Amino acid sequence: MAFEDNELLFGADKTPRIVAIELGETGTVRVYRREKDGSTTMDVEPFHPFVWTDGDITDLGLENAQKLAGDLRYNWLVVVDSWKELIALRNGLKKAGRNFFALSDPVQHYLSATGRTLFKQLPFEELKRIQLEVLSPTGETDLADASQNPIASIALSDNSGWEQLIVVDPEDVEESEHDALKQLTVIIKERDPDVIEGHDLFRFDLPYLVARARKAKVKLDWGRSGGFLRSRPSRLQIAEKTIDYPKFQVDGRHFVDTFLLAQFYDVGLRTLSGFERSDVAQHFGFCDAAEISALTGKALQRERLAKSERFRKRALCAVWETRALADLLSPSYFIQAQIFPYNYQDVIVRGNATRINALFLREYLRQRHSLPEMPMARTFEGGFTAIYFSGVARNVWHCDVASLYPSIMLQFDCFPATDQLQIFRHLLTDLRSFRLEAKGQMQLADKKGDRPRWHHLHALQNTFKILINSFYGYLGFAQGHFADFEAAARVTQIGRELLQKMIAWLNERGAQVIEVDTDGIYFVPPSSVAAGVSPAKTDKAADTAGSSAEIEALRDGLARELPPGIEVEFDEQFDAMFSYKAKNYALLTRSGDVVIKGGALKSRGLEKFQRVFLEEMIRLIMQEKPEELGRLREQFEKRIRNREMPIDMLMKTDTLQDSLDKYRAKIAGSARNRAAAYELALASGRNYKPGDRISYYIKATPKKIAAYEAAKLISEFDPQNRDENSDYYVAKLNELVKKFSGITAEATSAKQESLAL
DNA sequence: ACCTGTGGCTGATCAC
DNA sequence: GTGATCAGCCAC
Repeated sequence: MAFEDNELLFGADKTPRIVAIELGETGTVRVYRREKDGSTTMDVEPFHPFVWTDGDITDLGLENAQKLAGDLRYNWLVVVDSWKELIALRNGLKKAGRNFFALSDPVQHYLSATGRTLFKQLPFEELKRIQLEVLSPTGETDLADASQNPIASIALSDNSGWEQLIVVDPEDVEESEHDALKQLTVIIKERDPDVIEGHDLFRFDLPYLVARARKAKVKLDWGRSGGFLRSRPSRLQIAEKTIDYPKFQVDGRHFVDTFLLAQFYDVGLRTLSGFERSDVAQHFGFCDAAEISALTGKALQRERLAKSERFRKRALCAVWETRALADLLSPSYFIQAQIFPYNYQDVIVRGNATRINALFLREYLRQRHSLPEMPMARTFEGGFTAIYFSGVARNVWHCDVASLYPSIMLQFDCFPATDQLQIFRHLLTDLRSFRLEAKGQMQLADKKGDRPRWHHLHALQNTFKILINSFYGYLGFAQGHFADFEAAARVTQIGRELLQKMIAWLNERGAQVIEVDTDGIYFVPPSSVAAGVSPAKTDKAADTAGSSAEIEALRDGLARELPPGIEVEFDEQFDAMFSYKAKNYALLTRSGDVVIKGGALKSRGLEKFQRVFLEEMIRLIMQEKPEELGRLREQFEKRIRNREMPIDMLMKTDTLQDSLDKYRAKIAGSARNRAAAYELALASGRNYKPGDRISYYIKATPKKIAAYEAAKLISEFDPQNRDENSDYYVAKLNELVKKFSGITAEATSAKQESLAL
């Protein structure tokens, strides 16, 4: 059976190759489909939006109200014949003081009611994607500044390899810009893309185009059936960051912003240095013409006036990068659009738990089953974390419970109490077996050398993985109709008990447990400990890889302690572990690599010189070379004092969380302290937005003053006349050394002891 | 209008 | 100085 046959996941309607849905004439939607020959056809289909309501609503005299199965709170469904009627009905119910619930997005209504989804049986390559970048005369990327000026050029490309550059003539700006905007709209209508991609499309290119089009009195009717570009303020939560942006929409097409894709990509990896096009392109190694890509300001203007090839390259390089980035980061969302009843562009911005909720709603609707009221949110305890030993340990093993929370939920029936249709259990079970199957099929594809198939399966299994891991989060999701905080609390409690049982068992066997976090344990195995070696000491005889027999004995012993369905994996062994504090440690792998975990050891909140110093220091300690530590410190101090340290090693980069207005308000109400990044942003007079990053360093001042007063933007640093506060940075270095002096001393004495032996 | 969860560490600032 | 608080970031 193909994955796509699973109706809980992919919806009950198999209509293939839908590329877009848009609201049509009253009571209809237009459904656009991609034919095999690449053409696009459109069908007009009936549209019946709906509202869930509670209790008896017969007194309101509503037609098409039907009683739903089950006894949950929202047990009536009222179906109407158009979007207008839905809005009227919602207003009516609100006025009558009735309790109801309605989806706010017409596309979600249509997809949920029909069981259809986008892109079924459509290869990603057959989606028509156009890339766009609007360039201001100076390469300015701040909207407020840029939109004062006429557009310099519009670069376009698509996934078939076509590209075009529209250049506004600097000699005749007014007419030329007008023509450029018209030409852009003509191109979009002719090439008829499903998707319009751009880097910072929402915050820069689209609002810039709209602002200029308004001035030039050009219509941006980019909709598939002629609708206009619309926007409204929206907000997006990405990890701990909240990004405000104007959300643009146009009927029948999808906007994809690779800036947002990069943000999501970085949540798990945190490897990007920044999110501007140049940072991202550099990270992925896209454009060799980095210096062309960075061409801005007056130089850029000059190149344009000269109608040079360099200008052309600079402009087109941008869209190539966007395309490459979207090629890389969007397939996973493409697959998700086949699953969830959302528009492609919305699948990207919706959170995992929200998407899972949409699956519940679609299935409960299909079965005409009543919906529960949202539960009252409450907090609950999370995973078990502990550190039993800090210092340097040798021959360290790691074991963890394979997908702890999903296993617990299935094994101990931790499901939403209100889920009368048992969707949660079924979805989770199916997703797990699908993922296994997809991984199996990946191996087959690999053997056959079928790369496209392999890539598709990889994206598919990864999507399944993310979904599986989101189910536990859904239990504690305050906006989930089927959230269940008691169930969530049960899951974590069972998890904590399992881990504690494992720890006790390992200790009883003579192992030395070092650090535990939620589902995994680092420990020194009994053989090393039994050989009379304390974790901090070295013994070459014991310092060997654990034998497979030893691992098996441990695994089998632990397995007997644990309930069925809970499987322990002994996945890795390390030459050494630098254990500092809970969730903060470093590992020396068998192949000599150093892996660092935890904010105290590698946070972006630390200046780069601190991170580099820490890594070097930890490496020396783990490699049993503590005698080299003093030299390392002196080397760093010398470089700072002699002003040889590159400024990017000393600078700090902070992300603005609040808007500048909000910051000002908080300071005025003493709701927060002043911070360097915000003070610099305010002083610059530039229009900084939440999510923007500010890089700064501390300059030398006659008197000791607060850091936020002594901070200076990195862009104002003059390498010919360096003014960084060397004392400040040396003091930071010394604090760092002091902080770890305990562990360092221990490592030194351990080495001397082992030498004495 | 938007939103998966809890646990933990650190630096900067401020009130005491 | 010391502790409390906040913001930011990280682990899982």
